[in-house]
Amino acid sequence: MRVVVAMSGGVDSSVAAALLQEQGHEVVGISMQLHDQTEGQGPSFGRCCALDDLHDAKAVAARLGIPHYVLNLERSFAEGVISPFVRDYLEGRTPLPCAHCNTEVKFASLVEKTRSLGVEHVATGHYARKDEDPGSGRTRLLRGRDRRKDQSYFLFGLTQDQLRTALFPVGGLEKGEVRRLASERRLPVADKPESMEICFVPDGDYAGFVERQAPEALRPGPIVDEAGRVVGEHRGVHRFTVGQRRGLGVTAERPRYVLRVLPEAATVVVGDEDALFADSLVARDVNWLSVAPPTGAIRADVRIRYRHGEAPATIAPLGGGRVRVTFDAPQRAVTPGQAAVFYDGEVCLGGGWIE
RNA sequence: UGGGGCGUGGCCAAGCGGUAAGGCGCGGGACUUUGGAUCCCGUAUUCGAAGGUUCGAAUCCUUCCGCCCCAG
Repeated sequence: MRVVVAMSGGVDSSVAAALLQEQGHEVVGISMQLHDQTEGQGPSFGRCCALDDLHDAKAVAARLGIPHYVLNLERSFAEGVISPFVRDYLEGRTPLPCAHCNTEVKFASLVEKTRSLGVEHVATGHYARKDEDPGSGRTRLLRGRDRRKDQSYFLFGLTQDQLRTALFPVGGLEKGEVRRLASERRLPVADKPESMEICFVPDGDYAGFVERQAPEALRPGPIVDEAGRVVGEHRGVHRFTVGQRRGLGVTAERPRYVLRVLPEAATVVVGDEDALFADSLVARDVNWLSVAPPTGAIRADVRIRYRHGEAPATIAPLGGGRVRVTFDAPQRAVTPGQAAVFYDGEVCLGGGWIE
């Protein structure tokens, strides 16, 4: 069958393309032009959507002898990823751009734009797997076999339809195997480093990025303790995230951590680490992906950030697409804007956005 | 030249006779398809200066230097 592979220029999607080709599929490589990183300031050096990566993807495609196209999805990326990113920071949340990118860009716009090619499946280099629930007939999202690299967290927002279209050729492999397969096949990206940081903020200065996009972010305000005493000042709430310790410029006997960000009052509340622990949270816009929406409370393991060993909890529907997640043991730094993703063993049930 | 307080690493700061906490910041490392997140490691042979007491002082005494506050 005919398969499109979203090629980022990294090892994972490159190996994905190679494996599909070896399985006898008709593979078309597509790279997404997502963001003009130059912003009129010369060449860029970002990771997942920079020119270098486009060249790498093209080189891999040439090596494999598959066609390769570049699709301009800048508008979709700007609307689906960058604007929510900026808005989240302005409104005191901490964004999770990779999750939006997957749902809005990779599995929405890309699928739509390639439909005319008569494509049945879109493959990516994600460390995730899927299967079919024999009972319900639903396609289920599963963790990647390599627990250390599992990326199902970023995919919780897919629709059934998108998941059915998706292929994850490296999801059943360990990272080391992927590297080995890449070098065996002499793929030019075999030794390319892991991607880090936000792809559209290659210099890591995400605060500066927000300020360029939304100058109103530069709104100074007080840093206060839990009793309301002013203990410092800041240049804008977008520079803070719950649990943050560094960069506060506040001196105290013990380290101070950001407990809350109050955008209306332009106020950042800090306190002891103990105060960071919460035993429940509310998530909105919940997407039940692998199972039908439950009618009553269920038990699940919940992840509240990408690098979080999930915690056992009870999930109770609140109506209106919201749920309350109550942990068996309090969790550190529950952060609005991040995703709460629910697991039952290997199955990623779905997830929602922390309020 | 009446009274009181204070001078500890770049900054904030504990210690008040037993051989320099902690925080901020900074540097390095680990981790990583979100987050100035988290996690490690490092960061004053020395406590404003000089003498003295003591087995031993940043801690006690003396003098000097420099700040600050209340009075005049």
